[in-house]
Amino acid sequence: MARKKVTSHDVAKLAGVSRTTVSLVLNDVPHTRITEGTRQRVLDAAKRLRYRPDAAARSLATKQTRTIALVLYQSADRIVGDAFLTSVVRGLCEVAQQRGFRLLLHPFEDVGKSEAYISLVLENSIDGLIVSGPRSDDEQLPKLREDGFPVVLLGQLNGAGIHFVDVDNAAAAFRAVSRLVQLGHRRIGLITNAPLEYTASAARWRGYQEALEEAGLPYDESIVRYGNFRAQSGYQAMEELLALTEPPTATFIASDEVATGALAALHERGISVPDGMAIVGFDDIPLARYLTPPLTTIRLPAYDLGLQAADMLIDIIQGEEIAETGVLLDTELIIRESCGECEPLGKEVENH
Amino acid sequence: MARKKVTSHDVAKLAGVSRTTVSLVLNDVPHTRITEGTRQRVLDAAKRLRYRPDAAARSLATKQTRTIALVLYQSADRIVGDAFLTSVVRGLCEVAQQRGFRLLLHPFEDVGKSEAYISLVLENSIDGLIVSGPRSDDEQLPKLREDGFPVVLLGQLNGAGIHFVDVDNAAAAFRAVSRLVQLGHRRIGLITNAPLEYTASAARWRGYQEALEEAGLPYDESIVRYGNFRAQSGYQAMEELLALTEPPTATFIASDEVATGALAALHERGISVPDGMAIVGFDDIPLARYLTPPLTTIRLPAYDLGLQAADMLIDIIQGEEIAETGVLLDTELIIRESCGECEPLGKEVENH
DNA sequence: GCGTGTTACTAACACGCGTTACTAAAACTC
DNA sequence: GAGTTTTAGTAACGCGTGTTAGTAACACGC
Repeated sequence: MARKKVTSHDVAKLAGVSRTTVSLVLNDVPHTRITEGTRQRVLDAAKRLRYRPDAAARSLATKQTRTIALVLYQSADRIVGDAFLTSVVRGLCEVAQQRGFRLLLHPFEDVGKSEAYISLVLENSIDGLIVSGPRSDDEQLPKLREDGFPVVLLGQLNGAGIHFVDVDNAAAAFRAVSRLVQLGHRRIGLITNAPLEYTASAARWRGYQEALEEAGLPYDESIVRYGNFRAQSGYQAMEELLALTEPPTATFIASDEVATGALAALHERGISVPDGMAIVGFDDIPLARYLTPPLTTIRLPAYDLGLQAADMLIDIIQGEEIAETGVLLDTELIIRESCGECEPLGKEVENH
Repeated sequence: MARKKVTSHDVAKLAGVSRTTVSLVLNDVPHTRITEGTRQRVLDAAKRLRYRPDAAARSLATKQTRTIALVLYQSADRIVGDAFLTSVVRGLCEVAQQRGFRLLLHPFEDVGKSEAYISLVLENSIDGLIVSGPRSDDEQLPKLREDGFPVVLLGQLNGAGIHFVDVDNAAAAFRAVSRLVQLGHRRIGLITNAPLEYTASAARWRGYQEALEEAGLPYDESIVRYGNFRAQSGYQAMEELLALTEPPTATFIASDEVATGALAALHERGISVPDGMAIVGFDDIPLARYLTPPLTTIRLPAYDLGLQAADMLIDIIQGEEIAETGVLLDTELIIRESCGECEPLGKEVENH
């Protein structure tokens, strides 16, 4: 580095005041009367020297890092597969930057290595934590909660009493399946987005059951399959359903990515969608509209999810009282051709 | 927080030594002989108290943060659209964690606001910087280079002499287009992934031209269109090409996402792929294999890209000499049905 | 017994900031 | 004009580390 580090001492010297005054002026400390003249002198000097307070020194003195971490508590597969996650991250960043916070990214794959993100807390590297895809077998999380460390979940964990932001997965699935019921289907299959250990996956499964129940349809285990985030799993699951002696006439697939694989299997067998098999997906990934046929699906407020999570976390950090411990965001059923009774492609407004 | 912060002072007291000794032992300082007995006493005490050195204090003393930042120098659209980016990030995280570094995420949309990431440097929040999608009109980057601040580009910037890791976009595009030539096409269109201001986009465009030249085919501006990362732009571009009196018989589309939009336009007009129009994409997004028809495309070593970038950056930070200022990683042409002469879908091995 | 190393540690300072307690000067009160 | 309050600013400490300079204690050679 050619340029030496500029310290508040340099600013003080240039402005002809003490270092204390510099700090008071630059931090806008209330209940401190300082002449407009010296105030300006300090500001000018700071600007001229391009002074920026050293982050480490400031953290050490204030006990605040102005940094939050996003912990991705999930497998590598999921990180790749989830296009939706990038939108969430965008939302997080937006809020974080706006409120003057940094965002640290900490994915980890090994479930046993939850120690890893704890070190962020123990070393005082962060002020708060957002945990995406929490597992119920994580023992560190409740401890953090006890210690009063600010944590917000993206997703839910039953009974832990930790703040969270989530989507109403069950309600969304309910709506998707009900749509198929309305269209006259009586035998509706299910391919989940992931194993049921993932709470979101279980919730969508529950919504599927509830919709069947409300319609007076039986829950039939034989037309239920379990995906694992990836298209490949949808391809295989659909092949299995098609091999049944009595395949469903419609399938709710709780992930667009997985649904894409299923569509490929259907095309291969020459089965038309929606006539031979109606499909409703989940997530509304950007490509959903451009698949063949365009996919009816549930649109998630991914960006808002990130926005609210970051907002809530920073509120907690700054000691503001939070009204509700959790927030459930609404979803939207986007109707396209894959379930029948669609609107033509051209009409849909482009936005995301 | 229920638990009070544990400091090295506490450890020293419990072990019955001075704070200095604690520091020497825990940091494994060489040329310092310390009795095995006291060494163990210190280690035990540290473990028993769950001592972790405070990150801020350590940074202040050592002038090192053990943190690197990923700056995403690109529009919001791109962040959403680029599934490929999540793989890169995975690679980055992998290396960073392994070598004991943190990863800070800093996307920004406004090109004018390059000041934003500079503050990370001025505040000494990071030891190094990875810049994805650099723009030639960024004036801050050369300054950093002059100051000797560690920077690695994901992508290239001509003449700046900054370390970089990239893919050989031109060569990849060349290979893709040559394939179409081999298949007998004489009129091959181009839809770019993005405007030509993006260096990667320009390189792919150049590869397209070179392949035509080598084949003795003319470059015809009228069958070239410019995408903008999104599927929508591909949809529209393909519509325009199809409206020509003499449309191409094949099109190289420099982004799978954009290609997906183009495929939708083709389906709508009932044009079969590859018979009515052959398509080669770029990126090999996870869904490429499951589109209709499965997409012939260029596979990028996204994960490796992130891996190498992080590795190179940390090498630089730690003062190791770097042999080459830049690394170009190889790509792979993945042949599927969308260009003709495919292998059947089932055979392809699943991996990513 | 005196100088010279060597061993095994420690006292004290620096890093750059925020902040509390204090002061000298000016302004008011009566 | 002596006492009291207000104003405008500063000296000095603490945050928790890493690190340099230094020091007792002891062994050794002659």
